[in-house]
Amino acid sequence: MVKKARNTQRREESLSRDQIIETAIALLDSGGESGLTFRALSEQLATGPGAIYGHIASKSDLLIAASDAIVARTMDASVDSTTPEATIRAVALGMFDAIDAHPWVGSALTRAPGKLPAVRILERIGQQLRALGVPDDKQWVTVSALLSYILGVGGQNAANTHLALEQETDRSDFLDEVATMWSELDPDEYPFTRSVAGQLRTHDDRVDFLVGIDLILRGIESARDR
Amino acid sequence: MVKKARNTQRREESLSRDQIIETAIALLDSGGESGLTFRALSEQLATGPGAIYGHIASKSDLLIAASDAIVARTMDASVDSTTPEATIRAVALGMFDAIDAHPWVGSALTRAPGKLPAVRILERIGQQLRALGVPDDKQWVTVSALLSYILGVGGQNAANTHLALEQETDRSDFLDEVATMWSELDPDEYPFTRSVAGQLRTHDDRVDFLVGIDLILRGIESARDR
DNA sequence: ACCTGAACACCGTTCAAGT
DNA sequence: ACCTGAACACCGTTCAAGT
Repeated sequence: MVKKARNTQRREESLSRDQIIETAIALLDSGGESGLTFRALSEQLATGPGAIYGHIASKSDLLIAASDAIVARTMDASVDSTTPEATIRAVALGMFDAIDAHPWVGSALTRAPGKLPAVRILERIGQQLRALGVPDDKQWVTVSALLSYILGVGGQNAANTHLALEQETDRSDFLDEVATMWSELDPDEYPFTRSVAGQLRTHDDRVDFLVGIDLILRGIESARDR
Repeated sequence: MVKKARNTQRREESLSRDQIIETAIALLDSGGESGLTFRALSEQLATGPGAIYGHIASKSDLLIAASDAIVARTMDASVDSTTPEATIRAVALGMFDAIDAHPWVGSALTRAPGKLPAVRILERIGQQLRALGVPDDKQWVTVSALLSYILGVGGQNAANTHLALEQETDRSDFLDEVATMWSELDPDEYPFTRSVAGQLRTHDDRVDFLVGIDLILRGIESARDR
């Protein structure tokens, strides 16, 4: 007698790597980095924690694979603009928004340099630098600088939303607290930080991020024209 | 009868916060981020794991305090140069070298934006931007960009040495492996990454880092002159 | 061949009991 | 008042036993 499908508690399809990754993304999105455990994951997948190791080597492997899925989608979604500069800006903004939507990607990316997710970004930006006329021997340093900046901002954004989530406040309330802390620093030791606390309170992360990208692009341009 | 000092297993001085932090730094330096546990720490300090909570709120608090000690020393060690640009370069290089010597600082800093260690760097660089004549309303975005870049590079360097340590290879051997992996990527999908793999093999992290700083500084200059 | 889930070797953190 | 260290509530990972 053939066993009827969909009438047992057990999965009728065998476990797939993709299925594991998608479930991991859902857990990360809803519970942050600490929301992903092999126990929670295997429960969602209606299996035991050991079963996952048939498809994934380790937790860090899983985190990289999950990040890669997000980055791949983000790169696919961003189409080329009219100029190389505009394309770089669009790609960078795409990553900013992706990390905003999935903060865990920010910290995962920083911990896996040279791995596939970072390489996808590197490739995309590098091709635009070629189009911009950056000489061959300067291409590595140049992508490297742009990528470091993007990952740096991403990492900090991830940390900010993580810290905000931890103390159960809104992200902007959290930045407000930081600004208040800064304005209470010793005036002799921290004059600059105090003076800039107000700008921290009113700033727009996304706009500031783009200004930084533009600063680097302008530097590239002026280095080339020299 | 007065108890003689230094003849018992037990600490004769009471536990101090500084002592805990210094011991934590030693553990982090020798064993990486996973080398710091409350059990190892309390063993070094000849006490129980619970005793530490009298002086430190949590592990992340300890990590921030340890980073702060390193950053404070680094900022104190770097003296002002003749020009603001040169000073910024010196401060940035100082942080690069500090993270090279204590890789865990790289990841800890990224996870604690707005906290004291990051603020020390922000303040130092900010003062130089003022001296450079960056207008008040642009000062926040500008430090923010420089800091993000520095933390971004730091985080990646931390990750690289961590990954190298994990597979027990030399750091340069590890980068060599990455370069090999890159040169084996699909030529149609990753032409840029493949072409740049060679530069990854021969590059100097420290030099590349400075080039990135200069790119941003040049961008600042050209934005101001516009 | 693949899944299952108890078991192992850890964690950070707490707290009653001691001094 | 401060330390002690067993106990709690978790982790990631392994592996003998099952199907």
